[in-house]
Amino acid sequence: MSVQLEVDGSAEAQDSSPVAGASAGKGDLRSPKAKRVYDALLAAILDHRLPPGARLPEDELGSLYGVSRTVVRAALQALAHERVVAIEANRGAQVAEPTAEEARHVFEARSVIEPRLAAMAAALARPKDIAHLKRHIAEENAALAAGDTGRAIALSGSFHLAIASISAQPILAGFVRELISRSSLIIALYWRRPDTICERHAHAALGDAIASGEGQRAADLMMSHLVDLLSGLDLRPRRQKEGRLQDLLSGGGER
Amino acid sequence: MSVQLEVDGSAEAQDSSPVAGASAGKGDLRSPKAKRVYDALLAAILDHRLPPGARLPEDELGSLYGVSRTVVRAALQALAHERVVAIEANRGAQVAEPTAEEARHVFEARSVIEPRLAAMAAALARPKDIAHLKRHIAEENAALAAGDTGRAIALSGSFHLAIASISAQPILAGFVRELISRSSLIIALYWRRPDTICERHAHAALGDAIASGEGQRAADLMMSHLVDLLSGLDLRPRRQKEGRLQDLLSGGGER
DNA sequence: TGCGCCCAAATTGTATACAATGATCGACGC
DNA sequence: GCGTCGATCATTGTATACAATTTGGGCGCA
Repeated sequence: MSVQLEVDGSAEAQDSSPVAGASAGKGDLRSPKAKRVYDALLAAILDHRLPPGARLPEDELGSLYGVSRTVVRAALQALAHERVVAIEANRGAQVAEPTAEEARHVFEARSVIEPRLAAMAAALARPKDIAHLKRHIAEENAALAAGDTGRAIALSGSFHLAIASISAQPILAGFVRELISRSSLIIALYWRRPDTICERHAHAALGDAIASGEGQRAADLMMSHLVDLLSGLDLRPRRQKEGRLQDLLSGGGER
Repeated sequence: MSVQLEVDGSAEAQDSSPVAGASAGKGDLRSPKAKRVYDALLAAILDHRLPPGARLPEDELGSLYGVSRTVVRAALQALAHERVVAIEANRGAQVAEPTAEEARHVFEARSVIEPRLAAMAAALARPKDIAHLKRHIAEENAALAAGDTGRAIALSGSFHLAIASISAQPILAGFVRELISRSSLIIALYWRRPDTICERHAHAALGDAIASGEGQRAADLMMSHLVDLLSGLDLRPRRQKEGRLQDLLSGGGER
């Protein structure tokens, strides 16, 4: 319970986290209450305030947000569908802990989809979109300069999502959104070192390629950028069990 | 209520419909009861027993399957997340009615993902997988010869899913599964003519390319096959409203 | 007769009570 | 002392009751 969960929704309201702002799969959750819990939980997970493996008891969340377990369950189910939360029957929900194999699959999927979307974005980008991307890059640089790596990671994901949104492929953009969320968990588990310089340049180059309409170059840059991201992970040494054990021994992930 | 909904689960049990058998997004629904309702509803929708626009009242489904609304809601939410069912706040659920624009997006997304997966499948296919594909093609031809177009459509989707499953990309295969489900709705709404001959040949050629390990050719064949499918749709004349109106005037989709 | 308002029926949104399952901790026997 | 068995506890699974919202019809009025 030491994790702060933004009950009053201030984080979403001020829209400081564009990832959370673009989060809503619109047709999924019916009630505004469930969407609120969903947004708050997703934001907490993407910001790494709730680490992988953190347990998510229904009644605790319900009392936190002032809603019943019914509403919490709907939100958890939506998060589980996006593989951000893992639910085991009769054993409740916890923040997902992607295995190394899943991590590879996530980045392989991104490598299939995102280069194509980058190329489409380069063909379709309007001045407004380009300005949006450049603003994003500036924010990222500011966060990196300030040493706020958590925010930088969130902004980095948001940058990828922004490119996907330009591509006029809402379905694929939705897939990318899910993959970016899972990537956030993967980074929390497997990130090796904050070698952020290469990434900063990668995003800038990507933005330039899109701004100048060079589709093929944008696709190539996106592909190599994703390869770089994957190579920044330390997937080999750990076995999947160790991640959990470490969480448990360090005092339990959820409190 | 005139639509038969396979309450006893016989359709899933005998596994005559491979699409339904491969349906379960495994981490999503916790309880077996909810999964049962989910499977039954999805099978009914993919078999076009429940047409697009059919209303899905919670208590009616609950009494049909002998469960409470709670369970039905979980199943409906899962289906809504896959865009097979549309839920409007305070207005309940109905079988989704993809617009012409959404239909194009679905096939554009498939055109990005499936050719790549076909190439990977060609590289990875083992004799068992190839036999599986050939068996599928034979079943499709049998269904077409028998004039059972509904079953042929379901088997066609299953064939695409089988290719995706070979590719060792479970995440992308899951995306393809969702897109195939949506394609089934799109075909129900927009299919022009049962010009099944080209498709039969297309699947056979695709199977051959994968069997012989020709990745690039498999990708090309998949791409042109998807273009053919899209060109078999009649997306232009109708406006989205008309589809609903037609359903309503013909006596209501759900009974 | 046509239009608009209000009430009632139906359906969903939410909460809560109860049942069932799994986990933890203690005791007992070996 | 160690392992295993059993009971209590916590948490989830399910059902049902109630509240809120929408839809459709009927009534009244112009």
